[in-house]
This record gives sequence, structure tokens and C-alpha cells, in this order.
Amino acid sequence: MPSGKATSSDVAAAAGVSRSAVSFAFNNPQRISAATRERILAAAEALGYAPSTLGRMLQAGTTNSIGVLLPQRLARILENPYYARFLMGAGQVCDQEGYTLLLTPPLQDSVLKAIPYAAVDGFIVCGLEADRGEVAELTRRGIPFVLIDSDRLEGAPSVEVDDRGGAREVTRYLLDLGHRRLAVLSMDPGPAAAARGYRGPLARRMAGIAEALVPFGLSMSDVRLAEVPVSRSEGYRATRALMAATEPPTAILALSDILAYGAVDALQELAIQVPSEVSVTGFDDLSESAWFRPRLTTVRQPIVTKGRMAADFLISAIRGEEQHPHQTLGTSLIVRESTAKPA
Amino acid sequence: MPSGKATSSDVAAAAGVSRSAVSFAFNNPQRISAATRERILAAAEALGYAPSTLGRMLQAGTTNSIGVLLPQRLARILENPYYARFLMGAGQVCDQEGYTLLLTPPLQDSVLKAIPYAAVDGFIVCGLEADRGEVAELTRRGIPFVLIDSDRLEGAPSVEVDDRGGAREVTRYLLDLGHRRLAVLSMDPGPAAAARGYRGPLARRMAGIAEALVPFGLSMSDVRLAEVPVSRSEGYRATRALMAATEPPTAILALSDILAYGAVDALQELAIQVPSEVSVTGFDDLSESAWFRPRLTTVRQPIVTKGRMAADFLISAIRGEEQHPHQTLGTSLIVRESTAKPA
DNA sequence: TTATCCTACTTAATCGATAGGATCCCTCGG
DNA sequence: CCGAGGGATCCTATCGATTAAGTAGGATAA
Repeated sequence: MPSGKATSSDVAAAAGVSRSAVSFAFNNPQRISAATRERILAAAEALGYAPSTLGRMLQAGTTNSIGVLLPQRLARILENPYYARFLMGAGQVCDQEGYTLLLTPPLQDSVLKAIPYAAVDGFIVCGLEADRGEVAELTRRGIPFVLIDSDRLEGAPSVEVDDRGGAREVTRYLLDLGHRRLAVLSMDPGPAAAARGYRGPLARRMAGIAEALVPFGLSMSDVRLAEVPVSRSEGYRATRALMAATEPPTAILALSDILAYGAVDALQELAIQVPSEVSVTGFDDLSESAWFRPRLTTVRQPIVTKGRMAADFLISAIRGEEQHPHQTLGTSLIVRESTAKPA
Repeated sequence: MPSGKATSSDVAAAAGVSRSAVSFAFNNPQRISAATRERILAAAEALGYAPSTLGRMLQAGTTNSIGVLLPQRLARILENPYYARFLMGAGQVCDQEGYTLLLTPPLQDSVLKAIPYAAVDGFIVCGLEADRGEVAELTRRGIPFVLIDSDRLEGAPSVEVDDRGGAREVTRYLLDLGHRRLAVLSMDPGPAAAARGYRGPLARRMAGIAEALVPFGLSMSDVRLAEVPVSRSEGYRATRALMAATEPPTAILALSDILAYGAVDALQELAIQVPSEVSVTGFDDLSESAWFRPRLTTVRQPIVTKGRMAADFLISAIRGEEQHPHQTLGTSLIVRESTAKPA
């Protein structure tokens, strides 16, 4: 048997029928006699025939697959529990609706280049910061998409989070406790940030922090800022550096739980008590944060819901139901045990 | 502009050339004059034309995508850090080779049904326990695949782990420490297990445990066994039940780090000291386990390497290079702080 | 007996793009 | 002025399946 090569024509020839008959045998049994159907199926079996996925997709014009356009390489994305949870939310909807999930990382470092290589019915576009070439490209291709972790954009559905409010709240909380020497442990905004300033969630969080500082007569220039890639070890390293300064901070406000974990690691190693000597806060409220010791005070954002909603919006768009829904999800401050009044 | 509807014929008509010319303009510039090319590209731009992904794939016979055939729904898979790490390994290779990664959960609870809906060049097949219908189906379709977390099978490349050795080693370690009342906290083998017995990694781990017991004059009937779905809270619940027994175990041997975390949670809540009163071991050595308190003693399996290797084998198979490589990866016992001699 | 209707298929168009080989046209040498 | 050469361009088969529309043959009804 010529492995994997049998086509519907081969089966048709073997069974002495036309290709249409073969198709009917598989998809439309009532349009063909039982006897012929048997004959066709037998021939198919003998030849090891299975209908080509691509052929069917091309004809049907649908892939039953949704793409996730990622801002970074897979290896980086998947080591981040944030994305795991986000994908979980999107996955819930996919499970229900029978879609598969195509992870599409940049191709040759270009998100744009990756688009033509993904056979999907629509995209969830994650945190694109740089230019908006992607949006134009998707629009011109007529592929539905939903924006996530980006800036709100008319004409495109999106799911956003109230990052600004969350950041404002946690900052105010620390200030209310009496902290004045704050350090912000932020994710690396990438090389483009110098030129264009912050974008998306990071911009909103920074704005929220700045906002909260005002009533206390402080500004961003009064807080120490460390920008590092999101990983526990980077959080650790940055915190060690931060604490080595004269007048080290009394509170570390991390913009990601992962970074906060690293900060606590560093403090523990330096034998600095959390929270009695230094307070630490996170952002995200990953499930691990409740188990973490000390239990982490953090800003909860509904990551799973975000994923679910993005997938929901996308599927609506694919079906041509809704046009351009926007949704902003709330955040909430979860006070646990990693924060206290300064010594 | 008729959004997303422009085809190469439309462009050809608009530019006054044939469809081939359009194709050349995009893929084979040297076969066409610069002037015509410009004209075609201009027409394409005006019409909002972009070559159809599916069309190209059908013609090229390649999708640049590899599928991961998953044994459970996406929502379940993605909440398990084990899979996140595995996918990360596979993702590293995809990044390098320019493949996308298609997550393919069962369709209507059937792994088999999901296969025809995935347009991929090959599959990584994860932990299929039930029957082997999938292998037959993939073979008949002529799609390359690699088996993971399964039983070794001639005629199909696979990447396995020495689960048996790892389980034997950790069991012996606990016995050597002096523990005699062991509890095994195992993952739920699913409904089929009653009829067919254990399969794959679980079978091997159980065998390893049994093997280690022999020299000490013990057998599986001397250890308590709890089988639960892999989640921290299930580990917690099972452990509470385990400890409520008369003569509770002095050591809990979990077959997954996640379950071990849950076990420690439960013990801490019961104010039972780990490791001085009860020892706990895991399996996997997730990166969190080194940060966990007490630092978890566990069996390390090279999950990321497994993912990388699976993807490597698969891509070799897709390119028709290697035939049916098998690889068995080693495990190693990582002794940390969650184990000690019994009181 | 003939018009009518089904059943069971077949024919052919369609989904979009790619590329081998044929064809066209221009230029240059003889 | 004609033929050869060569670059530009076009024709058409192909990838593999689906499905609207058409047809042959038999059964049914008038």
C-alpha cells in the first residue's frame, strides 16, 4: 500500500464509482445506496484512504482552529504561568466549541511574518506593543481577531483589564500603610519603549502608580524603578541590586507575581523579614500566590476569564454575530501576608 | 473593497496578467519583469489581496505546523505545569525550525475523532492510555508521529523516561531511611484501568515501587494507595483522608510534584511537621519544587528535554530522515528537605 | 403507453495557489 | 530580411475534496 498517498480518486477508481460517490459515502450516507457505500468503504479501507484535512478545509473555507498570535518565542511564553492560565481560559471555550488552538510565535522575530503561515479561522492577538502592522494585515486578510493586553482600538474587538485601577489601588495601599520608599519591579518594556514610551498594560499600570503618588506629594521620580524580563530569577537579581543601595526601599511593588516571588527569594536570602522589614506586592494573582509563603499580597486580574472572553468574542466574530465588542475586566487588591506597616 | 475576498484571479484580472504572474510576483520575482511586478503588487495592494494560507498549504503539501495530540481537554492540560514544561521543550524546537504548535484536544471525548481536524505535518502523541486506535489511524493516514508517555511500540518513534528506575530509587530511599508505613499518592488511572491494568508511565512507576519493596520483605499490599486527579487540591484532600486513618503513614510518596504540594499543604494544616514527623516525596521536579518550602525531595525527569526530543524526532520523521528512533531518558533522585528518618 | 417521479449516481465547477512547460515577442547577427 | 536566441509571460495541470446540477433507469400512476 502506498502509504498516506491514497486519494479520493484512487478509491473511486478501485470501487468503480466517481469521486462524488466517495465523498457521499463518507459525509452523506443517505444520498447513496447501502451496497455501494459498503463497497466504497471497503475500497477505502483496503487502500488506507482517509480524506485529506487540507482538501476539506480549503473547500469548506473553515479550519476549526483559532490562532493565538504571541509576542514572543514559544519557549519564553510557555515558561510564564500567566500565559498558561490565559491559554487555559481560551482552552475552555475551545473545548466547548470544538476548536483547536494554534500557538503562533513570531517567525524570524516578526509577528507579521507569522500570520500567513497559520491556517486558522481567527486570531487572538496578545500584547503587541510595537507597531500596528499586524492589525492592518489581519484586516486586509479579512481574518477576525481579538486584541488582548493591548491598547483599546476602535474597529477591533478587545478584552482589556483595568490595569490602571489595580496599580493605583495597590500603590495607594502601600502608601496608606506608611511606606514612602517604594521600588517598582517592572517587566522589561523592550527596546522600543525608549522611543515610543510605554504601551498597553504596562503603560496603564505605570499611570496608575503615578496617579496614586500625587495625593502624597510624590512622583515617579521618587520611586526606584527596575525593569527586567519576567522570571523569578530576574526578580531575584533585581531585588538584590535594589537592596544593596543606600536607603533601600521599604516596599517592593512588583508588576508581576513571578517577579514578586523572586523578590521574596532575595529578601529571604538576605535575611530580611517579609513583611516586617520590607513589604512585597505582586500583580496577577496566579494560583501559586495563595500558596506562596508569605502569602502574597497582590492585584488580582481575572486571567482565565480574560482568555475565555477573548475566545468567546473571537468565535462570535468568526460566526459573524457580534461586531466589535469591547470588554474591560476589573481588578481587585488581594491583601495577604506579604505587606505590613514599615518598621 | 470586498474584505478578505480578493483572490489571485482578481488581482490577475486587475493587473491584466495571468494568475501565474501574480504568483511569481510574490514568490519568484526573478521570473517576471520589475515593471509587471510593480503593477501586480499595486493591484494586490488596492484589492487588499493576500495569498490564501490554505491554498498554499494544499499545493505545497506542507503546513509548517506540528500537532500535539492531547489525552484530555485543554482546560485540564493547561492547568498542569507538567504539560506547560513539556510544551516549552517542544516549543524550543518549533521556534528554531519555524513551526507552529497546534494543541489538539479530544473531540467529543475522542482522541481519534480529533485527528482529521488538525492540519499538521505530524503529531506528538501524548500519553494515550486506552486503545491504540490512534496509532493505526495515524499510520493509515501516513502522518508522521512520535509517542510520548506511552508504552514502547515497535514501528513508531518514541521518547520515554525511566519511570521505573526513578520510582524504584525513591522508594528504596524512603525504605532505607527506615520508613515502613508508606502511602502512595497516585494519579487517577482513569476508568479503563480496572479492566486493563495500568498503562504507560504509571504502570512503570508502580512496577518500580513494587520492585523496591521486595528486598524489604514488603509488597504493594503493605502500602496505602490513593488515586486522585492531578491537582494540588486533590492531593490535599487525599492526604487529609490518608492521615485520618489509624496508623497513618510516616511517608507519602506522591507520583507527581503537584500532588506532593497538596500533601504538604494538608500536613501543615494538620500541624504535622514535614519532614520530622512525616516525609513527602514528589515526582517530576517541576521548577517550583526547588522553591517550595520545605524544598521538595523528588524524582527529576527531564521534561523539557523530553519535549525537545519529541519535536526533534518528529521533525526528522517529517523530513524523512530518521526512521523509528527510540530514546529513554534517565531520572534522578533529588534529595532536598522534605524527607527524613521517621520519628 | 406515456408522463412523472424517485433513486442513485455522474459530471463538472469550485475552493486558491503553484510551477513545468509552451508560447510570444523582441533583438541581434548574418 | 530572416532565423536564432533568450527573456518575459501565459496556459494549464495539479494539490484533494465538496456539492450543485444533470442524467439514466426503473417504478408508479393515469
